Amino acid sequence: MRKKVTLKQIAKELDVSISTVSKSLRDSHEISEDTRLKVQAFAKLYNYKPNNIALSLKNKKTKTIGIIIPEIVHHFFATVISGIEQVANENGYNVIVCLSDESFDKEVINMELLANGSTDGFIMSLSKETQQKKDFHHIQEIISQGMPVVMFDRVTNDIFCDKVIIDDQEAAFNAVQFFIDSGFKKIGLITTVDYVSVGKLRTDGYKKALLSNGISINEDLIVKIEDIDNCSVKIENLIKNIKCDAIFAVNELFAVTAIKIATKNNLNVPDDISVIGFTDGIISQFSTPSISTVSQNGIKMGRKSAQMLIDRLELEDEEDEHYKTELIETNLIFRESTTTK
Amino acid sequence: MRKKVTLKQIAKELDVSISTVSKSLRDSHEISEDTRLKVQAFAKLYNYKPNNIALSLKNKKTKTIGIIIPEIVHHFFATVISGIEQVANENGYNVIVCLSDESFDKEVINMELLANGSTDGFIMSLSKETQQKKDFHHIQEIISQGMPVVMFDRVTNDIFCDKVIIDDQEAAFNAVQFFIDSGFKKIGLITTVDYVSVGKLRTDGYKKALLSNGISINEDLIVKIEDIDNCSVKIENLIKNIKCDAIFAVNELFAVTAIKIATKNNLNVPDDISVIGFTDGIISQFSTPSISTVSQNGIKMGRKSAQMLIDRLELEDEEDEHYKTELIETNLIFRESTTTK
DNA sequence: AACCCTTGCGAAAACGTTTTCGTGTTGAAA
DNA sequence: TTTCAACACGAAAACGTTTTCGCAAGGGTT
Repeated sequence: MRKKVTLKQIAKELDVSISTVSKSLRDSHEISEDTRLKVQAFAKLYNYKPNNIALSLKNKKTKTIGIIIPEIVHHFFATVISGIEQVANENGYNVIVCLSDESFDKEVINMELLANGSTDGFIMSLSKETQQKKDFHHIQEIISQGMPVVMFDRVTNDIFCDKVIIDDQEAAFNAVQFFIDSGFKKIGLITTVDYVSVGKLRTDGYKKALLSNGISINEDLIVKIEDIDNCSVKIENLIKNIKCDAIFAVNELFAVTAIKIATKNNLNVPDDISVIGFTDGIISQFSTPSISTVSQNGIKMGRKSAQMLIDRLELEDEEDEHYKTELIETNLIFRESTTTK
Repeated sequence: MRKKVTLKQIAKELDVSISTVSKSLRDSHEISEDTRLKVQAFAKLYNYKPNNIALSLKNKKTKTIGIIIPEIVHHFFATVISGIEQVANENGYNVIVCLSDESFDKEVINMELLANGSTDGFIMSLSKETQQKKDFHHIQEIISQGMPVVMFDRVTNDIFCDKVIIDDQEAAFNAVQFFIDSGFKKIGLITTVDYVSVGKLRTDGYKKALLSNGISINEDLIVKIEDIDNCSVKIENLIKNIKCDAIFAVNELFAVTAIKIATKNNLNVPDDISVIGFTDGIISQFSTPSISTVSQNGIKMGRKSAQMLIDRLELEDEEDEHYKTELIETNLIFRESTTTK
């Protein structure tokens, strides 16, 4: 077992001081060419690499970004991580990933753990429970310690920091407007309970689109899902009894579920019912029929988030309290689940 | 901005030595109750938390696991990470994730970077390029430095270390045997090029099943896909011209693609062609028809990998060179894409 | 011969911990 | 009164770096 070699060992071996070794390896002009080359050759031979931990301690920088997300087995979050990792890599940063499992406590514990020196900053998306409790002390605490935080997708107005989001409301508006323009009259909405911030915004967009076209809101057409596992009754009711002719779903799981239920009831998608989902993930691409959807570019969101965090980290200066919220554009992708009437 | 407080600052503030503060906080009996309580109260007030980096340097342990995988936007890998994270968390470890993007160079660079003190060990799955080059020096190097490595799924016999895999060959065998038992005669295979280790093993399982039932191998029934983007011609040929009545695909992407092509050619799945895929991911669950598949439990693989790594880390002792390879059981999940004849 | 500047290198501090060892004070036993 | 143990605390080393500063030797100028 060839353990990693340290400056001290090299110094001892060559009978010089640690300082000399360090300076030689960093090409300092203080050191004679003779010594310099000798040290460098020796270091190369023994494959010397500086110890990251020691460097972190010295520099008070870890070159590590902490990512806190609700879950990772989720196409959207996976793409965001992928985007973050790209930019992090390009800038010599590593990413350390923690999952909150939608739990407030895990979110708090993980953040506090990482905040004690393990990371230079955070990129995060709030857990459902945190959004419900509206308790953001842990985040505020970390920011006030001078550690930059970037929030994406599931954000809150209660915290001042950089944010990266899509315009959920506008995206939903556009999807519903498309239905209206295509001549649909009874447009159903399958959404989440209100405390999920993006669900709420998308619901708002749906309503706004209807109202701005002079259509009044019919609460019967709005289904709020608490728990995906027993939602079929509500959705079946929307499709069979309320008989909507188009459905806007705020995520792809709701969309595919609606399609399955429609099919089971001998209704054809898109001929009898058109469906538009949200988030362009695996499901939308590969289900049959493939699902028209609002695409939110996770890679782009991740890249943007990472760039904002790194910019702030490398700014060095005193923090300029000028926080920005970046909007990532969305667009409607049309597939097999929609027709125009 | 309330910066984090250190032992030194507390010591100065209370006019005692750093040692006293440290000992007080660790409830040492060396310190009088008076001093101890005073220090503890002060520390609590200022929310003192030990600096992880300093601890890592001192203890030569980072309590961090490095994960190197080809990509993260991939349901299987995401589930594995999820499993790793669970066990890591239960044992007070963090995970740092690096993506190789299927590139040999990125795999090498990332590993070497993390190996310089950032992690205590690695859990990894080989990139395609690494498998193709059969160059594993970087991994051998790290192991010989005394850093434990656990490989999962895409492993190699050229490296001695702990491994977690499924019995790819047997799983494929079972799937094909099911087809045979059900009375299918022309069983097609859609697989990868041979250097992808799991693809090769699954292909072997397919052949073995046929041969052990006295059926000779018909190379026309075997389609090897190099690039998913232009594979349709080959698959269409298999379905239309060769007219197989069952297809075993070595991943779910191949399976869903086959189904799409069959449907396009007015063939019904499962009435005209039965399909079994590999990997129980989102696609298999949500496509229409839903896809029968060999399920490999990513969570379990991740958990097992993490447990093996942590066990080895906490063993402390001199390494016992007794490496194990754990098999994670698979099972066939029957959905809508299969019938019995 | 006295001075100064350059060259080449080492000592030491610093980052934030933990832990070993040493030391001064106190009280009790001899 | 002396001796010794127990008690309470501090100094310092160690982990692996980087960097500032100091210092000695050598060579050149007056």
